[in-house]
Amino acid sequence: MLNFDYQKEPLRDILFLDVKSFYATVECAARDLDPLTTMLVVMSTTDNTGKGLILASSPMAKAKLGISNVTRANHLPKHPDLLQVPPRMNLYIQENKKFNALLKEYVAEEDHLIYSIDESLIDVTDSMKLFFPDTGLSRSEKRQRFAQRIQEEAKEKLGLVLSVGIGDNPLLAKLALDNGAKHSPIFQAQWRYGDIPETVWRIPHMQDFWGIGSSMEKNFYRLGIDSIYQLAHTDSELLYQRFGIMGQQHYYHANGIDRTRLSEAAPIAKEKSYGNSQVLPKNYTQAREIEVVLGEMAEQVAARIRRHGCLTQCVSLFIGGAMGEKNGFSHQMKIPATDNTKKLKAYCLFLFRKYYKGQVVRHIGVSYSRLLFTQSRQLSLFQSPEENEAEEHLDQVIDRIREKYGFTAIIHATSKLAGARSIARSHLVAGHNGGAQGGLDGL
DNA sequence: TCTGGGGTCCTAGGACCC
DNA sequence: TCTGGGGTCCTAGGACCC
Repeated sequence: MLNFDYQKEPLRDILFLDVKSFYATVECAARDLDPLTTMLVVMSTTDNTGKGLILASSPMAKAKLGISNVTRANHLPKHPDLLQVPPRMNLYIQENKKFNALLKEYVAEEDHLIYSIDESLIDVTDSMKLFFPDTGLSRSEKRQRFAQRIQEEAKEKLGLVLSVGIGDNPLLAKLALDNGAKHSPIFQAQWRYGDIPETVWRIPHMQDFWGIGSSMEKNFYRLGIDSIYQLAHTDSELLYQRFGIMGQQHYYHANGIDRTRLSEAAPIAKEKSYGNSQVLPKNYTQAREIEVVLGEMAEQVAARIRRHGCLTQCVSLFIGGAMGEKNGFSHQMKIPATDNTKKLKAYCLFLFRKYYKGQVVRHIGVSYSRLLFTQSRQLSLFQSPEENEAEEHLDQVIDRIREKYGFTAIIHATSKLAGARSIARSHLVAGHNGGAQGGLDGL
């Protein structure tokens, strides 16, 4: 039984594209290996745990050895032909730019949304008329041809294999991608409003549905809901009472409803926050040691916001305790807009000293939000303009030297202290090895 | 089984104002 | 003086995604 009149829902031609085994494919291409027949895994081994995490595996490694992206390095099957390579995040960022440039040949800027480093979605409703003028093909066939054309071009020009979810709206395209295209022989699946009973409602596990994780799955079980079909047929008022607007959202999604218009979706918003976090290689018990790491992180994130040309007005600190302990905390404070390292470091330390109660620490995070993307600075009332300029100048000089010669070109004496982390982490991009392409620490 | 890292969004509850 | 009531802003924490 249908709950909605789908005739009244927006009908767009959406393609949700995913680069298959992106990192692994790039690594194969860089070695002149066939990404479809080579067994290769990209393994991140930061020194935190010494164990490493599989970030990506080639299709053959998945098929023959059963490796998935949640496999831990210590459970990696041994096989003489299995290549293990470290990540090169900077290289992947370059390849991602090429991929998105290719998509721009097919759609206008506003009809393209970058979803992640290996996923993009495009609204081809308008450009389909251009690329596939009236040829007697049905709308569904045109979409498939369109998707195929992009798949072929990506393969030919960039050596990338794409999975494409096709849908009447972005949600259906995403669900088709995750639950259909990735397992299809041609790496395509199309889900339309009329297919919802046979597709959306038959997704076998609730967690395979976009937006439902383990926690919501349990919540739904408790209400006796154990399938997307049931969710779609639960009283939306009840869901609203129990779970607020998220509950209602799940109800709409379970019915395949998504009224997002890509070109009207928020003007590709700038980042709302920049942050770094790390699990420490061991438990830290000395406040002094923790403060050294915290200072380093405060500084690195400060350099990041400067590189992006913005000021922060809110500093957040996260402290996670040792495993099994629930004594971590997170606190934030509003501050006058700044990108000044010395000040930001002081705010972070202030937060830490205010709330730290001597517990064992294993996880630290620093993030700056309420960003102001502007060139103009607000001068502090309590600091002379000259003093301010001098510090700013120093920060810029340090940033430039680091961009040119790497993070370790200039370091604080404290970074040589026991427990310091910045030297070990200087080559990381999004927490993983950046490779040889330069040492910027963020995306 | 056991700590990856970088993000976003939502909610409840408290503070404060009129 | 005796718990109004509406509104806004802020914070901590949870949940989810790639």
